[in-house]
Amino acid sequence: MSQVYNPKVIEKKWQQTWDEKKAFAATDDYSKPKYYALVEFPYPSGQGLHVGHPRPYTALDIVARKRRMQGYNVLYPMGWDAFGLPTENFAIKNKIHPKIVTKNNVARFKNQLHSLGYSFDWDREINTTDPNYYKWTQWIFLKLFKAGLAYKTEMPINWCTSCKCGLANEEVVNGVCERCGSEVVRRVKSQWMLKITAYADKLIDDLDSVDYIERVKVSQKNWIGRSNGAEVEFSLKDKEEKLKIYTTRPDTLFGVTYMVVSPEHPYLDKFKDEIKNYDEIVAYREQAAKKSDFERTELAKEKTGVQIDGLSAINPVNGKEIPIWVSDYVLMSYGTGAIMAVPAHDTRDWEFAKKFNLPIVEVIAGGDVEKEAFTDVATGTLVNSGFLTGMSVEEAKKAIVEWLEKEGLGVPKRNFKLRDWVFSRQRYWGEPIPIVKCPKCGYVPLDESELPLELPDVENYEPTDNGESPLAKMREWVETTCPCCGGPAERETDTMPQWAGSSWYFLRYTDPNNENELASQEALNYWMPVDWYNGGMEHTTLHLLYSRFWHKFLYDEKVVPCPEPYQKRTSHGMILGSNGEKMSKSRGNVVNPDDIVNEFGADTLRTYEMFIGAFDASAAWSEEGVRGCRRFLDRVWKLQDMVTDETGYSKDLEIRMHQTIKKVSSDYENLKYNTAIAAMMSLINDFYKKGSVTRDEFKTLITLLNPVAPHITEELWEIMNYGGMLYETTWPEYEEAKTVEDTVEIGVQVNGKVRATVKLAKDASKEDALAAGKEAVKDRLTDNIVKEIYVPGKIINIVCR
RNA sequence: GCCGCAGUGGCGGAAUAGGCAGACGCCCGGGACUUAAAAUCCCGUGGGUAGUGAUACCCGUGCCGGUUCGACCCCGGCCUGCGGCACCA
Repeated sequence: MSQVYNPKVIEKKWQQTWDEKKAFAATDDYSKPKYYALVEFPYPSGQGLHVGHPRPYTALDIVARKRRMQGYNVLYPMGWDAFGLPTENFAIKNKIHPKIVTKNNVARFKNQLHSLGYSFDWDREINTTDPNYYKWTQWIFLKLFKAGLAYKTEMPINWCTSCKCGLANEEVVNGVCERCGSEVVRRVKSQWMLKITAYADKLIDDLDSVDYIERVKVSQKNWIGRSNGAEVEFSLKDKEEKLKIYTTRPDTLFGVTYMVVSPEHPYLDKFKDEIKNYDEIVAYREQAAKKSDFERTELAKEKTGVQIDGLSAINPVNGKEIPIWVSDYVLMSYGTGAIMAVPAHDTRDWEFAKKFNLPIVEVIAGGDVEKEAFTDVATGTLVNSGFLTGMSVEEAKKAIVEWLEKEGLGVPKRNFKLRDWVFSRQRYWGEPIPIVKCPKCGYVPLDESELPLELPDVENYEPTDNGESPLAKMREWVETTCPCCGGPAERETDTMPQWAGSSWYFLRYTDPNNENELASQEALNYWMPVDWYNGGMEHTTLHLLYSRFWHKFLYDEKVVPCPEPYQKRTSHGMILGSNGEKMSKSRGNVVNPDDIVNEFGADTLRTYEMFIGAFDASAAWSEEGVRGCRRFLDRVWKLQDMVTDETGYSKDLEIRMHQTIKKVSSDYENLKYNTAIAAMMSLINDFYKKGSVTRDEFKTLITLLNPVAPHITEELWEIMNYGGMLYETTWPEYEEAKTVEDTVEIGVQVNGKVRATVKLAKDASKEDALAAGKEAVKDRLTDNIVKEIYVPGKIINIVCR
């Protein structure tokens, strides 16, 4: 009789064994086929591991373990994205150095991950706050600077009033700070920027070459927001200057009845003297500037604006004079900060025209432009449009752009919603930016030999209200000499955002201890790209986009061998509290993974999180569900007493075995962990029904289950004396021919309704099948049989009147 | 408003080149074991009507219509929920 299943003991035992043997270390044998599986490295927060973490980690652990059994050299690494605000805030509050806080948090996280039995290669552990790591983050920054992709500029940025820190556009959600939820205001500051817009086209186009789930591709495309249109110059009446606009609808040029410039448009000051109502316009501009981003989007419903008295434009296609307005619905930061307004065919222009009684001229037939703007580009035909009249929208676009180019009035142009990346943070706990500001030479990069530029120890990490980094107070660190002229100069005191370290970390795993390069060419050539990367949807427009940008830059610099970092990207759903709401302390629905491991075991937690539902859908926690998975493992454990001396698969279960191997193998590849586990549950139900299981059947079962529940299966492997270690065995094979029964039971329908079932040979002829089918339902058939359908292996349908 | 995803038992969810809807798990009910309970094992479990009963029939995948021998699946029109974007010209 077997011992009782005690996960506490066996899980610790196998974790130690794996460690001692370095069971999951990737080798440097570059002749073997490789597989690089990656999950997003966590931010080691003070709260410890959340039950959300194990979901993606377990999923790719399953893939990694399976790949090893299939003979691949697998790299499945883990590390720490450890720079960041919560650590800094905690440090300030408790007067502990962020370094110490990070160290403690990492130790706790590592223990927790360890207790879950992941097959990470801990020899390659990295930490973004380690100077040996951020040396290379700084090195990449210098490359970007030298390539002209990092620049400093004075601009209005998103300023979080609580974090006292600038934010990237991507970090502002609904007008508030993504991290702390506080109000975000505009503040003009001198900022380091990264020119991600230089890669906008590639970031969209190259999505065609990778295997990302569709949702991710769509979100990235929307965020980058590419549009094709034209820039057109309108003459100003009695002036030399032209007013340049951007439009995606040059075909509607004949319908322009007015123009609008943004409140920040430079012409307002330039023509100050000629504008008769300048005071009114200045007042409007001030009012617009006062609105925060939040207000500007919240109060977007009602259009406001002021007509510029003393300035008007000429429509280039028909010579008509048209008024120019100022309104905050036109943004200075997109296009040229000025638009041509076509109220008949643009919803915003239509609202504006209605409000201020401006004329609406229909140029595309198909709607009722008095009732609403007609914006359907697929069906309309041009009217009232001179030489464009009668054309479709598409034809007209082509024709008008050709004409504009010929006349020198306009050019085709593409625009993006994507903005450059605000890269400065006015905080302490981040990578120092390796730049010196010299009064003579301007911004001067440090020499590579000076890297890493280490964070100095400061007394006080408190951010300041004036928007300066805490580093600014460290005079002995700030004051330095210019690498260029040798004169006195000051270091940059802003630090990099958290996204810096995570933008290239997957490269470092390939060669984590290299002191001379970010990673060797051989290691990068062999391991890159990442074969499968899983991470949260919330990183689609942040980390995922940023890291693709850096990677593309490094590819152009010939540092990395491939243009895209990740071959495949999947995303997991969130784990919610048992009440279906997001887990949070205030809702009191938080589940601590440690408690689950203590009470049920790591294998149960792993199994449950994979069984909880479709991998990409969010799912609510259920304690009863956890128990069900523990019960399943208990049943697997107890099977050891039913194992017979027989080898091979028993006759009655042979087909079930082959079917299960096939299903589990393919489900693990297709994010269908829940049905893979269901198939194994089903199989052991069959074993129980029979009351016995052969040695080889049991061996196959625990091998299939091993990636999900590695400890219990390894223990059973040892108990059963199968020889060697389970994790070193090979993945079970199946024979396609043996996955189908010789006889199949199929439904017999009469007029589309199932009335009986019959057993048939799998390759039964139509005649035999129909004869058997008719016999089974003979009482229901009439004499008038209209149609007989037989789909082998699927269905028989007899249609009669 | 635009884009994307989804809607199936009491619950989590299976099943789509169109072919026996509800796999697997949870909950619940019954039985075995036990002095008893827990645990475990076995059986049942979409709803309804009829029958002592094996069983029979009807209804069932958000709603309305269509295509088809046959629709959770395809098409048209709605409703609801979730996620993303949101004055980007």
